[in-house]
Amino acid sequence: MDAAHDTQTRSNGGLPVFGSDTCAAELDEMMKNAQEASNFLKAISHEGRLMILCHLASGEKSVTELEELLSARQAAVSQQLSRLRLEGLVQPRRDGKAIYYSLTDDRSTKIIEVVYNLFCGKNRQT
Amino acid sequence: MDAAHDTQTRSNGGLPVFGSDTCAAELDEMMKNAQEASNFLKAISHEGRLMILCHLASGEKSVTELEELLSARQAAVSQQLSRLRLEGLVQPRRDGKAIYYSLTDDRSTKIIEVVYNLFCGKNRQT
DNA sequence: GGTCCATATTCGACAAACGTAATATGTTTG
DNA sequence: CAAACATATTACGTTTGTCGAATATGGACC
Repeated sequence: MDAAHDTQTRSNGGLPVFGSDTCAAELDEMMKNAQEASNFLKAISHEGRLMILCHLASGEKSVTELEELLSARQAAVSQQLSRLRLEGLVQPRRDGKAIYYSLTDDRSTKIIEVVYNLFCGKNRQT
Repeated sequence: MDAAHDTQTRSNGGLPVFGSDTCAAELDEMMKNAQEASNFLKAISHEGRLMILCHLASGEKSVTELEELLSARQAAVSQQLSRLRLEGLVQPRRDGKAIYYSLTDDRSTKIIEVVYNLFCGKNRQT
């Protein structure tokens, strides 16, 4: 591993370090990553979708159940699920007439976990 | 602590558990949290702002430096910084003509860390 | 096959986010 | 104080996101 081009950090809590040696190619790579990441974040930065993910974190739910939990209309919930499906964050499973959704992506689980700790935990971190 | 109404989890990686006992008041609380969280996520789910935060993670930067790092126009960068400032995620410090920005919030640091690991780490988690 | 129920999709209206250009504020220097 | 520089703000046109209403699909039951 080339230390001179190691944007990974050491002893910094996992955060990146961009020193003066950060070159154009690295910035380019970074932009690609940022785009991917921001798409992902956009997908989850919506009150309804966030609540859906949070509810799914405790197990699969049918669309109707989600409608009730969110006090939202059928179309809206279905649309948000559609979006989450396209992003690959949730997964449908048919059982009779109902369709049950569950989390697919480790990413969503991880982020939800962090967001939950930051905004919903009883031992809220400063 | 009332176990019957404990939405906090045990042995689940810190994720919430909403059982059948989840009542209206809890859902209400959850909605408030979701709104706060989604505001925060919206603030960081923008390619430019994400890159700004990521760059600031390695130390304070002037606006001009950020313009160059992002290959973006002055006004755009300033606007995004303004947004981040309003959300309380970054902090300005004047030094002569230049203004240097740095991260203020633990939240942004924490999330950036996670996002970085998910999307930019060499040892990208699946 | 027809009807009911659960879910998905499409479409149109409306609001919010974004970028650019122009302008304003504030600081240094001569 | 004037000029130059760094940053902030405003105004405006364009795009994108979101919701509601209406419609479509698809399984279950008679």
